[in-house]
Formats: sequence, C-alpha cells, structure tokens
Amino acid sequence: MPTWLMKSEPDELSIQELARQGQARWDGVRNFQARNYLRAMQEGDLFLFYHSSCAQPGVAGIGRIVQGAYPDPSACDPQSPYHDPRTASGKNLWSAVDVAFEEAFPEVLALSRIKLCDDLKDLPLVQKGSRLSVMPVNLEHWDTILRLARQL
DNA sequence: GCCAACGTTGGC
DNA sequence: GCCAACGTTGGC
Repeated sequence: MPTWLMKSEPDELSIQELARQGQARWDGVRNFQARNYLRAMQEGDLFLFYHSSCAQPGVAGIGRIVQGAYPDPSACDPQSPYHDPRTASGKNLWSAVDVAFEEAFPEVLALSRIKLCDDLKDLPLVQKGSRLSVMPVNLEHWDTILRLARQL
C-alpha cells in the first residue's frame, strides 16, 4: 500500500482538528505535481500529517484516505481563497480527497529532528528547495519516521 | 518580516 | 518554445 506525506497549515487544518472532526476534505492543492499524487491515492492509503508554516513545523500524526480523488469544489467557489477562475469555462483542473483521522503523535516530530536523521536525507520533504505539499513516502522512510515518533 | 527557491504565466 | 517577471511556499 502506498504511503504519503501531506502538508497543512495547522491554522487551516491541524491533526487535532481532524481528530475532533473525524473526517475532512483535503482541498486547495494548486500545484500539478501535488495534484497528480492526490490522484494516485486510493482509499485506505495512510499519510503523514505534516504541520507547515507554523511555530513547530513537523509531522504531527497519521491520517487515512477514505475517498480517492474527485474534482475539487473549492476551485469553482468564487468565495473560496482557492477559487480558480478557469473553472468558469467549465473545466476544473484540481482534485481533492477525503481523509480521516488515524493517530496524533504525543508531540510533533520536528522537521529539525527529521533533518538530523541520515536515513531520511532522501525524503523529498528535506530536499533543498522542495515545496511539494503532497509527496510519496517509501516504506523505509515511513518506518523510520514512525520509529522516531514512537520514541518522542 | 525576510528571502531563497521554485512553479506559473504570458509576451514575444 | 524561451525566458523574464511575478506570485507562492515555508523555514527561519
């Protein structure tokens, strides 16, 4: 089963908020490479829930895909910050998925800690200049991150 | 708030 | 198709 990492600003959606809601739509992705990864996701896939643009950037827990990619409604919504005017001509380029809460780590596994781990140096997240908000995580990296999180 | 790095847009 | 300008991401 493929595993993933997805970034969210906790002000927008945090792992705690997902835990409270149980389920949420993951929308607003406006990068083609990230979108293509969304489209590759299947029901049941697990992902690392990453908190970005915040005081404590890092992996905050685990989520699960409960609905594979479908056209992102926020692209068609003029009120949405993610509105894409191109949808006016009838085509929606963007995709969303639905996710469920799986687990919150006792504390955030800090990006700074991840960067220190030699086994994670090939993780796309820590590649220089990488800004991808959705990315695949291979099994070795997945296991390494969970091991680090378990010893927090 | 700064700024490096990157993706996207649009004129040519 | 090139590439400069612009906007965005996201750590610090």
